[in-house]
Amino acid sequence: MAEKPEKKGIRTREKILEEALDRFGSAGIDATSLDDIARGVGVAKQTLLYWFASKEELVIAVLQRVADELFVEVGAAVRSAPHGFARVEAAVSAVFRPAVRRPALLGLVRELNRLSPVLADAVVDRMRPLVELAVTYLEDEMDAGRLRRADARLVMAFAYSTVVGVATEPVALRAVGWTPGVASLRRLRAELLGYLRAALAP
Amino acid sequence: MAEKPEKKGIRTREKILEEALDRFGSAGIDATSLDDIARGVGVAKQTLLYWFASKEELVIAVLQRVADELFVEVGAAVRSAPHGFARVEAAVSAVFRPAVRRPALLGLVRELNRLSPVLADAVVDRMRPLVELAVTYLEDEMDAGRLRRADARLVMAFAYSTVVGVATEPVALRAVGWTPGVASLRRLRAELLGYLRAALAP
DNA sequence: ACAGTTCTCTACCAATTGGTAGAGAAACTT
DNA sequence: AAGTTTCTCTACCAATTGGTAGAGAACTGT
Repeated sequence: MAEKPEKKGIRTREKILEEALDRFGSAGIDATSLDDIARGVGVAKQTLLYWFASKEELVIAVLQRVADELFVEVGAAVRSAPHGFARVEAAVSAVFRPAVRRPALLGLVRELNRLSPVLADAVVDRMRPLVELAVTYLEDEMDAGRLRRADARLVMAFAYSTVVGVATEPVALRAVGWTPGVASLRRLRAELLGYLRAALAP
Repeated sequence: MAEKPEKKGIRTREKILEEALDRFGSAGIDATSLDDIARGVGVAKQTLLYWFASKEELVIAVLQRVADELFVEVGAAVRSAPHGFARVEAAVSAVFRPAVRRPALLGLVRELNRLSPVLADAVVDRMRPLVELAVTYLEDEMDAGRLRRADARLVMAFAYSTVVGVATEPVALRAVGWTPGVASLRRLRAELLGYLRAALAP
């Protein structure tokens, strides 16, 4: 926070990015107009178009930020944890954190499927190294006998779907008696880890 | 109710519903215009507005159809299967079937979170009896010792998130090396059932 | 053959969308 | 102080949105 007095407008740019992330992630990209974002920031629409030449460019900037943020956060957590199941635990927790702190972030990940293939590929490619790191790690652990042998990619697909699904679908999950909230998510994380442990215990 | 006689145009209405389901489910409701649907059906937009007084009414009709279809299909599968884990298997397979046959159907379920609360509640309430049926069944099985004790609602939340997530997020899952297709889904179903069995075996 | 529904169309409309043009203020050089 | 660059604004615009009005087929029972 205590940064040097940036060239004033850079903060406007920042606020636009934040607002856009929240709206894109919760309402969807197509359903969010530039006017909506501008109104949210408290600025004229044309100010957005000064900082980002088009809506698509704004979308790209937001996606880049999301990808970077997830990459750094999850990457650090995975790398810093000890071996064995504890590391799996760290990775899952690292994905849960943004889900709790900022649901829109994972909501935006879901928007990937509606993006133009070019954009989606760019984001996916940016995340791939992290995934590959996790996959080789899991496989090494399996080879070492610390985890039960299984399809590492499938395990990750399961875990990803569960976390993102639970974080972004409060309405549908109400049908099974789910009440959104930090406490519920914490409990869910514990249970998910329990299941993963059962599935991966050697 | 003053139901309409089954005249010629009823098939137009049907085609509109089908087309709308596909588009709403894959591109999203907000991102699908009435013109898009009309063009897809090969009819003028105003023909849609003859059959459905407004876009919202069309959305309601499509949602109703999805809820009914899932309710009937999954309900029949669950009721007809034998006791024990086989029944869990039947339920999961019953949700996988539409995922394979018609991805848009589950994609539409995801749209629930962006609907007006009134609409979303209506759909959720319609599905709730089925969920309650499944929950009491699971709990009875746990009581009888045929399944390991666990939070039945949480189990369902997991299973739901996984199936819907995998069915509706081909792009994001490409990051973990997932290739969409019937074969992949079949394999995934087998693995998911494996994990569930590990988690629920007594 | 007739009138009455049932069904689909062409022609519009107001509101909203992403985007352009360019003026005016503020901040930073020199 | 003067001139540039950076930033935000008001005023428009063409295209698309969901929706209305009403004419004209096409099928219905009599």
